[in-house]
Amino acid sequence: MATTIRIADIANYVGQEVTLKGWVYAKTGKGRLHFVRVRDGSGQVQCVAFKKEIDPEYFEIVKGLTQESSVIITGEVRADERAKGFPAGYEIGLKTVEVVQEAVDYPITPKEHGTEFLMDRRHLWLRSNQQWAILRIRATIIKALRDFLDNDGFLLVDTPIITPAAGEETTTLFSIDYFGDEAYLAQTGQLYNEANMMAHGKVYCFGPTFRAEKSKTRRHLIEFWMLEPEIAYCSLEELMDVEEQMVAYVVQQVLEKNRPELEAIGRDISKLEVLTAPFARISYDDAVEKLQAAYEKEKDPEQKELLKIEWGEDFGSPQETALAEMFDKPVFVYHYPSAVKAFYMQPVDGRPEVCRSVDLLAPEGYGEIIGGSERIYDADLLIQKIDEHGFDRANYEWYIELRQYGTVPHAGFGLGIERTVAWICGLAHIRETIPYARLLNRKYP
RNA sequence: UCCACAAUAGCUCAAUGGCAGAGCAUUCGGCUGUUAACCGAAGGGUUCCUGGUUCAAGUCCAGGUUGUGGAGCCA
Repeated sequence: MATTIRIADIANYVGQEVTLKGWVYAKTGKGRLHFVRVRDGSGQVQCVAFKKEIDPEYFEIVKGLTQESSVIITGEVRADERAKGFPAGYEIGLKTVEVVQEAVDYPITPKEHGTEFLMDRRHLWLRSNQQWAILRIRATIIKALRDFLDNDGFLLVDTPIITPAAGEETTTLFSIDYFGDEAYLAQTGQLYNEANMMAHGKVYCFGPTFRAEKSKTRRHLIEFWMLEPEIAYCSLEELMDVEEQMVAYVVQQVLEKNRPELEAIGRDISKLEVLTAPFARISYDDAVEKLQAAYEKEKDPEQKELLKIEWGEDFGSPQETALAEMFDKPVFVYHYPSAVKAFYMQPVDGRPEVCRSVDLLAPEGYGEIIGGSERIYDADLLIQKIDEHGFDRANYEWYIELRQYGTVPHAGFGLGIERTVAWICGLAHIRETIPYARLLNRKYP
């Protein structure tokens, strides 16, 4: 049997006879000529069968091939401009075919389907071109994020998923029975990151987080993956430097490695090519002024109402979108009101009503992809904030103790992987950015 | 939790209160450059559920279920 190749490497085998092991993606026939598009996970190639050129037994098998049947094919690789494929420009002149298993009535046809139908069959939908391309881009994004941090002296330190107490507010936690005790699924690794940072200087964690928010929007998942760096002796301004360089690096890596995938999902690549550092930085105060100016200019009463904002309120989705639309790159908004942010954020010197926090808002309506801040490093101030929020001080003893043994100013942020993937891919909904989305009304398959 | 909209063939959708329809998919036949092929034929229905109005309900009314989009909350 000829050498088994990956379709991704097909360019190296022009003129040679090869073996392909994969699945039938689609088939069209025209009498004595049949085209079978075969995918093998690494790519997709069309195999051409002419009746007079191959064994009649194999021609009959080709005629009866069904979508998603698993097949082993041998044939000669040819360069041909007419062949679309992935990579494009190559085809295989089919010589033999073996059906490993015949798939009958594969439900996802190359036609339109509704969201519910596809999500119920997510385990199969993953094979479709667009979904395949999105998950490849997701993998590039995750690798680029980790490469960037690893190359910049960060250490990956894992944080627990089962936790004894809330990271932030308790209303959005999933509780589990821990041998008779109550425990929670982590909604952030940040508090542990701060301890790990004291040991390693610059750390990050990367893993799933869980939020029992009853959110039903295009940018929320119940289970999502978050990358959380934490840096000792770091100011808010230095934190923004890291964020913008990291995001710019990720976009550049996707452009370098996944251009065909971006084309396959129809992404407007010009919108990504402009995304180089630095990004604009505006204060919450300025952002509110910009939104209020936009409010005055808006004519549509419905849109106008959505833009309405008073100083002190957090931004909703419409406001984030409107703000981001004022820039063609992501934009930093810093110094949010302390009242709308987490208890551990450092107040601004001389202006305790605002804090040393920063969100990075993505363009094109994708909203907040990063939230970060300087953390309170004074033990007494931290205790005061824990009390003010009505949290049980006993749950935070170890966290307070970090401030008693060599405390330092420090800062960190959390980047939502799926929102980043949705933005870079230009997707209408976050559910396609993760293999098996956990949504308000869905935990199957 | 709130607001809006929707549910009809395997899928995507039509159908003025009056015979349940189309395209695709499937099966069969034809076709040597297709890639959402094309041409011809066939099979395929608990119109989401419960109740009501009416001579007559897929269509109107009430309640429910499920889904979609949005808000709030957040990454």
